[in-house]
Amino acid sequence: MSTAKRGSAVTMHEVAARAGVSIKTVSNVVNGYQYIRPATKERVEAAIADLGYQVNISARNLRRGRTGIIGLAVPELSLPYFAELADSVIRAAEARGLTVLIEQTGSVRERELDVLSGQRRHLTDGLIFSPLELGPQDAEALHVDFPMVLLGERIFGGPADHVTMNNVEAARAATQHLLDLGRRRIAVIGAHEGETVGSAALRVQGYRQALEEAGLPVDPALIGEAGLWHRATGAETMERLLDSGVEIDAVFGLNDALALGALHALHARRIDVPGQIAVIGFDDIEETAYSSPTLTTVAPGREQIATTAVDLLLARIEELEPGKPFVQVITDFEIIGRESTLGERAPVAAVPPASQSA
Amino acid sequence: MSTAKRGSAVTMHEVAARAGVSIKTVSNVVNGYQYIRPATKERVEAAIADLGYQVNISARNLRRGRTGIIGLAVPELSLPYFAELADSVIRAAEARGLTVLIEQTGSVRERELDVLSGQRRHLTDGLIFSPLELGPQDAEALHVDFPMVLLGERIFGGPADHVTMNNVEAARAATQHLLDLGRRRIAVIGAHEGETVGSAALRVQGYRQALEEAGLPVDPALIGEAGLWHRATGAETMERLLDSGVEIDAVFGLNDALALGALHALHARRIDVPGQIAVIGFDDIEETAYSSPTLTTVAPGREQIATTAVDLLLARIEELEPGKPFVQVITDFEIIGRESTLGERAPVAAVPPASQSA
DNA sequence: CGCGCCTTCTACATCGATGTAGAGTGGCGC
DNA sequence: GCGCCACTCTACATCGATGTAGAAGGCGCG
Repeated sequence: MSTAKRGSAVTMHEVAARAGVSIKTVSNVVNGYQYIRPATKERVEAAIADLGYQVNISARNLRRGRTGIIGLAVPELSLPYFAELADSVIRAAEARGLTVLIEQTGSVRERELDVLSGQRRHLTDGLIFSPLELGPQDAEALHVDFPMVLLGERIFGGPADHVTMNNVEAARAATQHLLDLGRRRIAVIGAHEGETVGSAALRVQGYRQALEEAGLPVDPALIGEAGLWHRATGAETMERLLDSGVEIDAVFGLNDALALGALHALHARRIDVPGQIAVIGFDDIEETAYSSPTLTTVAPGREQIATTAVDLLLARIEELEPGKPFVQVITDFEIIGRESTLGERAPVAAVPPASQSA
Repeated sequence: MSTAKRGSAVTMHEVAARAGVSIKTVSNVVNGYQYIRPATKERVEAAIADLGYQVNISARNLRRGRTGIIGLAVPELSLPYFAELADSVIRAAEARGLTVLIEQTGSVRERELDVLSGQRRHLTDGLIFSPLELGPQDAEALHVDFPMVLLGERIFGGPADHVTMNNVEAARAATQHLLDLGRRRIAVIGAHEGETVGSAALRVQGYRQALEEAGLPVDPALIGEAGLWHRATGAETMERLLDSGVEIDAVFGLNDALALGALHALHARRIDVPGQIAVIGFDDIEETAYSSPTLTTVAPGREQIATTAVDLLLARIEELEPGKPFVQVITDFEIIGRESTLGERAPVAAVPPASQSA
């Protein structure tokens, strides 16, 4: 280590010249080729250290036809669920020697389509894509010629590997949790009227199933529409439901942001949670363990989703099994009971899940 | 559009063959070179569309020596502040034709150093780096030979452009806000004992200044240490302070996560906010507008930080002014008053109380 | 008419690495 | 002594684009 830090310059040629070998030998050393005399290897390594040489990734990419980068397309990082998902994907990718390039679609249909055809695909070896707007009608556009793994529940049987959770079942369990606590007038926040695909539709379906199994009617007045699943819309929808005068003793927010928004609206009106109204969310973002009250929610197995997606993508990239039919992986979920449904007796988390830092 | 979607194959050679021109002419068309006969241009463009040709970025990168990618190194995306910052940086970069590659350092010193020397630097044209562990003693390592912009307040006068806010002043204003409300026993959460650089030190310094200007003593018992600025540590520190029996009528969380954790702990103990204790945070993450109560905080001008950083980096990359001395940009801040200090009269994103059911 | 200039396009070298083919050495079995 | 294999290394072509130099044709100007 001495002449290092020269920036652009140093190439294999210079290393080769200094070590007195051919450039291919340098390449072989760098890539751990087996048949190299120890003495030669040492000389090359010394030259590399001396010159501060680093492989030029662009050149390697060109030659190898791979970049070692995978794309991750999500709506927005400012939505905690996607930020936490991105965190997990980055960790999983890193563990496998991959780098992640994030693209934000802003839940805009056109931008979601761009992702599928964009320039960027040449920068990456594959894509993990979580669409919010595209649906089965876009099957054609999804028929891309590069490795892709889809996340979420908007597209089933599509032309790609797919990782998702059992939304219907999870929503049923969430609703059942409220029913088990004796709640009977359970409102939903975040429904998308008329939609038949996507998280909203599936979760509402699970909600209906639970009610029906319990022999309870499904009251349309309890189903609150909310296009965007943000805190703000959750609060607005909660208020609309309250203003409507309909009787409510529990709320199922179809994601945590909506539920937290609802919590906010309830707090503003001095309505006791869970005394008067119990609230459950969906996603288990870190914030739910720290809201007041803490929020009961459905944990979708974020880590599992991330590692599974990266593994599937990597398998496609490496074509371990060419022509392997597309698979669909359903991940596990779990109900995390907290104060917003169980009251003060709920175990209040003192420490956040996962996320290890020193 | 017809034969498209072939994946790997199509190169300029094929386009050139189809259009009956040289490959350089195709390149010229793609790059908007001026002197091309309209008829030729059309033929080439038709061929490009026909074959679904897309430039191979790796090849272009190799030739041009630039990748169009900038790195963004942050501690963790699961920390809302950094997720929102990443969101802003991605948007700003996109507007300038750049792509962002995110690297998580997990606030681990070694990983922060890796970022400065790692392989990845060859993938990117420059780096926006927000260190949490490195400090002035690492000036040597920061002396990198690629364009870099530093964020945050750990390093001043370092060998790079630097974007930061006026932490001392902002913390002074936050403390003043509490003083203006008549609070006199203001606790701090998130101090780092013994540190003289970094957000913690600077914000505590601002806190001290405000107290001193008001002629109040600085009581060490009110200064709560918290290494990690997470919700969990905020809650723990709050509890420790409460248990200590020291008199407290306000809390200054050195970031929002700490303040939200404190809010959580106060709620658990049924302590009224702001009735008994007022709370102010720092960062203005989205969550603060929806917590219960909503959290007063200091908005650091995230968008401004992001766009400034990207602009500075781009200027370095393009070497518009070679040898230009490193600049330091101080961004604006603003106190956002909400319920946690102002009480119910604070403008809440809600609606006046109305009829309530069951 | 000759010269230079503008326009349009092409041929070729080049960016920095890796794959392929093969040269050269030495050891081993028969 | 011959053939074969294992080891070690090299020369060269190649990935797909872009920069350079210059050719070819047409036009204006003195």
